[in-house]
Amino acid sequence: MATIYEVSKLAGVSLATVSRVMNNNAKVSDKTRSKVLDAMTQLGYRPNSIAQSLASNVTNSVGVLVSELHGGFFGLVMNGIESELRLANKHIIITTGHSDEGQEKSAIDFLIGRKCDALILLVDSVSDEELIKISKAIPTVLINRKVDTLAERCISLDNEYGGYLATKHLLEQGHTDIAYVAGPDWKVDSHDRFVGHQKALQEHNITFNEALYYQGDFNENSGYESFNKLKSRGINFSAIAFGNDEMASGAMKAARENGLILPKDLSIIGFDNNMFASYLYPELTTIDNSAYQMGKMATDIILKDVYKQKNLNISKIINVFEPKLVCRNSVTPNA
Amino acid sequence: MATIYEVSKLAGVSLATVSRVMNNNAKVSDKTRSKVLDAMTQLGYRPNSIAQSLASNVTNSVGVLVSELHGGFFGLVMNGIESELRLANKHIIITTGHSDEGQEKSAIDFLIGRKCDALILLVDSVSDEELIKISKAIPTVLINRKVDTLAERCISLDNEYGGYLATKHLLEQGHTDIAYVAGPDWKVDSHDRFVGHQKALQEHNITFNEALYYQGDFNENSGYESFNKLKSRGINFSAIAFGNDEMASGAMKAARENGLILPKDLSIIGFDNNMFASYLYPELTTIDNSAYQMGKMATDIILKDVYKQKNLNISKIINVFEPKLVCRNSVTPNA
DNA sequence: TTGTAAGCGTTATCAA
DNA sequence: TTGATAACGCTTACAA
Repeated sequence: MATIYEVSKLAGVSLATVSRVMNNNAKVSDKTRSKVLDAMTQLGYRPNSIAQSLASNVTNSVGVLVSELHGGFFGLVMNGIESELRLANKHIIITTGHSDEGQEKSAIDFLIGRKCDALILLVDSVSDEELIKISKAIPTVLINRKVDTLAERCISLDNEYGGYLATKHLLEQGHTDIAYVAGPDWKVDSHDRFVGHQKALQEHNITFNEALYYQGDFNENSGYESFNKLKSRGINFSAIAFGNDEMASGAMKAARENGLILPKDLSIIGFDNNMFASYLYPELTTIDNSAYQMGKMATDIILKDVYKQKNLNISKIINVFEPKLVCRNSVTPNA
Repeated sequence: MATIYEVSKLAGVSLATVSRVMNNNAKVSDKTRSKVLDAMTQLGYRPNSIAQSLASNVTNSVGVLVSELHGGFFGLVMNGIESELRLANKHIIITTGHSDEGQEKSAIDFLIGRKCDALILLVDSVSDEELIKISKAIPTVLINRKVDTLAERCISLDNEYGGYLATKHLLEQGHTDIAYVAGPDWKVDSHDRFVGHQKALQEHNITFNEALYYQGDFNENSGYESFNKLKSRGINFSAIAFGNDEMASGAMKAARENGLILPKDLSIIGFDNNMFASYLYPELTTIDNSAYQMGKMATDIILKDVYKQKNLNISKIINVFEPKLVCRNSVTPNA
C-alpha cells in the first residue's frame, strides 16, 4: 500500500504538500495539485486513516452502544444513526450491553479506548452519575434516557404521553375495564408508560385496579402468560394496553387459544409500532416510538457539536419525541 | 489522558518495559511489573488503541457490510458476529450497502481505508471478480454468497435444499396444487429456493405450472398482491410456498380479506423463520435460516485465520448450513 | 530482565 | 505557495 511518502517522491513535492492537497485546507497551486493528484491515482494511494487519526486526534468514528443488535427498536435507531453518519463520512463502532451494568460499562470503556470522537448510548443499567462522568470525558448523547444535567444531550420518547395516548384511545372507544400489562418497572420507559396509563384512567375518573395489572418482561412469552393470569383472577376486562408490541402479540395468541374472537371479544393496544405490528392478526393498533428519528437526531447533535458541521437540515433539536397513535384493527368500540 | 511515557516515568522504567507489561509477551520481573501496574492505575492509564494499531499494524477491528441494519436476518447475523467478536476483544465497524452496487463498493472502500483486519460481507450487487480482488487485499468472509475460488471463505445456507424442504412438507401433507411466490430472481438465495421448490415437485411427478408462480420482491406488500394475483388467474391451489416470511405474512392478510379460514382453506409455508413468524396467526410454519449461526461461523473463521486464535470451540468449519423445517400451525393436511 | 532508539503514516508548526 | 521537521503514542528489534 502506497504511503504519502511515495506519493510525494513521485510528484516531486514534499510530504506536507501532499497532505495539503488531501485535506485541501491550505493554498496549493493548481499545477502542484494536479501533479500530486496524478501521483496518487498512479499509485492507487489511499490515506491510512489510522495514521491520520493519531496525528490529528480525530478518529471520525462514533461509538454506539445498544442493548441488542436484533429487535425492531434497535434496528431502527441504528438505521437512523448509520444513514446520517454515512453522509458525513463518519463511521460507527458498535457494541452491545444486554442491559447488564457490567457489560455496558466495559463496552463504554472499549469505545473510549478506541478513541471514538463521540458516543451514542442506549443504556439501562449504568447510573446517572456514571453517565455524567463519561460525558465529561467524551461527548455523549443518550437515547431513551433522561439525566437532568445532561438534558440537551438526551433524546427520548415521551413514554408517559404514549402510555396516556394508548389508554385514552381505549377509553374513547368506550372501554372502562382496561387491564395493563407493563414491562419491567425498573426500566424507565416501561415505568413511564404505565404512569401514562394511570393518568388517562384518572382523567376519566376510573380508579386503578391492582387486579388488572400485570408485570411482564417485554418478551412475547410474558404477554402470553399475562392474559392467562389476568383471566384467572376472574375480573372482567374488555381491553388490554401493553407496554410493548411483543407482549401484545403473545396475549393475542393466548386470547385466541381461550376461544376469544379478536378484536370483538377483546381490544388490544401495543406500544412501539414494531415492524411486525401490521403483520399481526388483527393488525395491531399501537403507539409509534419514532425510533429512526431518535437515532437520526442523536447523530445530528454530534455532527453539529463535535464535527462542527454546518447546514444540517435540522430546523431544531428535538430532545423529547412525541409518540403517535397508529390506528389499525386490534381495537374496536366497546359494545 | 496519560500516555505510556508518563507511566514509564512514574514507574521509573523505560517505555519498552511498560509496553511489555501491557502486552505481557515478554519476561518482566514481578517487581517491575507491579511497579508499572501501580503507576498505570494511579494515572488511570488507558492505552491509545490508535497508536497501538499504527505501530503494530493490527486494528483489532473487523468491517461488516450488510444490506440493512433492521430486519430479522441481518440482526441475527450481526448478533452472531458481535457476540463472538466481543469475547475476543475485537470490534465491529458496520456499514450498509442497501443492495446497491455503488453503495456496497464505497462501503468496502471505507472499511479498507479504516484498516480493518478482516471483512465480513453480505453483498448482493458486487461482482464475483470484484470480491476476488478484494479478498486478495484483505481477508474476507462472504455470507450468503458463493464464489467458487473463495469457497472456504463463503458461508451460506443451502437455499435450494430449504426450498425443497418447504415444498416437500406441503406435498407430504397431501397438497398437490401448490403455488409459489418467489423473491427477486436475480438474488441467488431467492433463485435457489425456487429451484428447490421445483425439485420437490419433480420428485413427486408434478409438473410445474407457470400460472401458479408469482415473483414478488421479498416485501410484505408483494406477498399481499401475490395472493390476489394468483387468485385472479382462476386456478386452484390449496397451498402456497413463499420465498420469505414477510411475503407469507402479506398473503395471509389478503387471504383472510378474501374470507378464507387459515390454515383450513389454505396452507402457507414461509422461509427464514423470522422473529415474528411465531407471532403470526396462525403461527407460521417456515424454514429456519441459521442466521445467527452463520454470523458466528464467519467470525470464527476470521478469529482462526486472521487472529490465529486457538481453542475456539468449533469442531469444524461449516460453509454450507442446512436449513431446517420449523413446523407450526400454518400448514394443515389437504382434505 | 531491561533500556535505547528506530519506525508506523500522518498532521501541523515553522521557516523559507 | 512550499519544504523541513517535530510531534502523535505506541511496538519492536537490537543492545546491554
